[in-house]
Amino acid sequence: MDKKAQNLHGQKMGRKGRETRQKIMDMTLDMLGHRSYKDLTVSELASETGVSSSTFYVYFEDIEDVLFACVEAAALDLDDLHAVLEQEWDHKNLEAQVKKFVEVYNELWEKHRVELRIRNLEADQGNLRFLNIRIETTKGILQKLTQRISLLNPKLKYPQQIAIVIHAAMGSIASQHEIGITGAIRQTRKQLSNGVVELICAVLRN
Amino acid sequence: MDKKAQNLHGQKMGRKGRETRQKIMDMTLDMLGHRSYKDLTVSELASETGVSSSTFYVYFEDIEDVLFACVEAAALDLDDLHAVLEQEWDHKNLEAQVKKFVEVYNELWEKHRVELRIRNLEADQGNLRFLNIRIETTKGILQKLTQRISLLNPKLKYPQQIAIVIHAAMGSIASQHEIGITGAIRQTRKQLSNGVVELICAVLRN
Amino acid sequence: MDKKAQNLHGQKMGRKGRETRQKIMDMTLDMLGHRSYKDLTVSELASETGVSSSTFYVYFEDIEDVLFACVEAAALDLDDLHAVLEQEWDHKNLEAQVKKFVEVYNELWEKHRVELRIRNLEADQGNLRFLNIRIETTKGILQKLTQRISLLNPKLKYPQQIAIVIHAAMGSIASQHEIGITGAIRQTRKQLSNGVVELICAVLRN
Amino acid sequence: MDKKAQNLHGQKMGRKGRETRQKIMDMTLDMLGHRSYKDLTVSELASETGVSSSTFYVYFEDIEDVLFACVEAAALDLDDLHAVLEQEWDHKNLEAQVKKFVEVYNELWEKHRVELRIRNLEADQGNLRFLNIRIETTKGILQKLTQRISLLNPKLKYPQQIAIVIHAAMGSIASQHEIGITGAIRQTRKQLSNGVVELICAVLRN
DNA sequence: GATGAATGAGAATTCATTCAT
DNA sequence: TATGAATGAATTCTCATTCAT
Repeated sequence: MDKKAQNLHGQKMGRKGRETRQKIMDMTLDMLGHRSYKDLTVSELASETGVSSSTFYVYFEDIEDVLFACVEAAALDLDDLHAVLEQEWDHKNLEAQVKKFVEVYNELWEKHRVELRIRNLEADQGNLRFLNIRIETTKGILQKLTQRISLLNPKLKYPQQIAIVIHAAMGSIASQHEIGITGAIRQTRKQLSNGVVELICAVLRN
Repeated sequence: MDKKAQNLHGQKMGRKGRETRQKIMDMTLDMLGHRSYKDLTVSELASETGVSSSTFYVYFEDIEDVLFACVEAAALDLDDLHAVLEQEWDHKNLEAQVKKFVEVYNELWEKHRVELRIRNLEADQGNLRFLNIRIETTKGILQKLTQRISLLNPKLKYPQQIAIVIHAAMGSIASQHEIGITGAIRQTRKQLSNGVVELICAVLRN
Repeated sequence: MDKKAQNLHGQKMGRKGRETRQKIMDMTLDMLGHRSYKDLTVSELASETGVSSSTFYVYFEDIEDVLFACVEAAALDLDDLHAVLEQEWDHKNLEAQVKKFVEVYNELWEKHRVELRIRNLEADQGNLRFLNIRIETTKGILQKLTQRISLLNPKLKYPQQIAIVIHAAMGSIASQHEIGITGAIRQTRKQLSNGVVELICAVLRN
Repeated sequence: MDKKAQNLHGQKMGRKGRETRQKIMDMTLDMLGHRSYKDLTVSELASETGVSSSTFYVYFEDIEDVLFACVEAAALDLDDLHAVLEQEWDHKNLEAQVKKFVEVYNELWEKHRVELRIRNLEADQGNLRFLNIRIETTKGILQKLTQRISLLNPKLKYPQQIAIVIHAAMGSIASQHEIGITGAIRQTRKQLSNGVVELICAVLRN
């Protein structure tokens, strides 16, 4: 809220200011779709956005700062995912429900691939801001997923860890540049999703 | 081999030259343990190694070049992992065997965390050299893992995809800076490994 | 007076305007107490004052302009000093009288240290506005001091130069950031004042 | 010595490097003769010196850093002044001896006006490096001057403080941009020196 | 085999300043 | 009377890179 209220020059932000700030964020995501993260420069970002680079510094401290703002914004968009996890899962419709879950998860990544990838990149390298926001965003998801797992298969010894592992797998697959060329044979994200679904169902039915 | 035989000035490398080259690679890995990858510079790397930055250019083209050399070196160290996957797995000793597999996998990452992380980072961003070496290194592992899965549980519809997914999950967990703070509760790598083992066993027994 | 009557936008200044202008001047002096002169910027000054930097330009042309306004204001505050110098000095009460003079001089600097230091700094570097105001302010003081010296010790060959030298010494000592660490042993301003008094008395009695 | 041995890139400096470093220092002093201190920029300084501004950063951290190097160099040049103060002063030849002292002092300032002015400017504003070097350089001078004063006029209650005051006066006069326009009447440095001499003699004879 | 020396190129950053509201 | 918004123009500063020794 504070962030939205003041720019870095200490001025209250009006409509125009908020728009410019948003335009810069949008262009950041746009550019990171095409080019490597470590080559993104303030000057280029500013000029692509159509503002001068001084204007950039009115709204952000540096590149990391915009990136974080983007990640923060994306982190708010989790409602759909929570919704699927809040529904009861049952053995009868299990496959459809798991499938739905994986689909929604993939859609989330489809929509926020850039932000989520950056978040993980930085977090994996120990950057605290990003580490923390990842924890915050993931916490609720993992709790609910753990609950689903425990309820359906109470025999499991490590439901929580399994939740984490499944979550990691889905994230890893969703984040890859060109999916499937991890291995020898090109796999579409769709095919891999089938694998994920089968894997989850297997562990829940066991 | 050619690469090892002469430096970029076209001189044959003697003992001293080989040592210097190796010192630079070692320091690269050392530094990437502490600091962010995108902040690594030739000047600093050289000065930490105790050579002048001109010396760096005697052995490497640029930063990416050392990184790749490190990744290449690490990629040779896969024998243990292949060994576990070449043994027969059977339902009777399944848990012990899977456990062994996960252990060896984790040890591999423990030993080459920096190199493997860099490899994935670059590959995920579409860097071809790194993408290719990942494919090369992963291919054999995945084939063998797929085989193990197919043999133990022939009912599975997507054994190959499941292999990829399991592999992805293990890599994702192994690569994290401080493991477990993905989620709400700090998990040790050991605890997560239990989850992985249980997950794999579940899918194989199903 | 004209200056006080209207701001740089040509508007007549009302109470509020005068207050804002004064607040900026006060903050200028305040900030120069802590930080180096050459690092003072319009943006920071404005933001510390709690106005936007555009507001600054309503009242002042640039940083030098505020500084000069401050120096001008301080220059009006010389009555006490003139008063001491207008009294007769006589050999009988000499020490007390000289002491009084030095005290009043120090008080003046205590009160306007920042302004007087800036004035000298700029004047010493050849800035005309500041050079002139220094001359204007100092002229009367020096004349009266010369007179006191000549009357008490008519044998002196260079009474005027001695007045200038004494004045310079007092200013130099008064202006120092932490007094006395010019030399080996920390001297309080009080101790140095004793030296000044003894020096002046000596030359007048000789 | 260390400073002379390595540049900021961590390279050992050879003849050529030392020369370049010195050229930059010389040009610094040269430029500060004409222009205001706070307008001196790295780019201009470098280009006047005939090197690129990157080269500047091979040898110095920033403008303050060169300035300090210059001040340090000047601080070594105190032998003449110490020499005059080490001679015995006696009442018979007092005026000639004091005159000699003042002359040598003025010559010192003539030779190192820029460095000494910068040193005082920064020290007066509380810059520690400069404050310290001023203390170091002044300490010995003040001790000797105090000694001279005490020996010649043992009746004085504050010989040390008087030494400090005299020193301050001489420095203040020597540093002024255009001498003498402190007061109403233009005074040459020569005339003011007469005043200083008369003042010192008076206090010593008293 | 190693490295002093120097730099081009470009990126980050800062600031004073304007203008419309 | 005050201020959001935006920017031009410098300047600082960093780095990879080259080359002669």
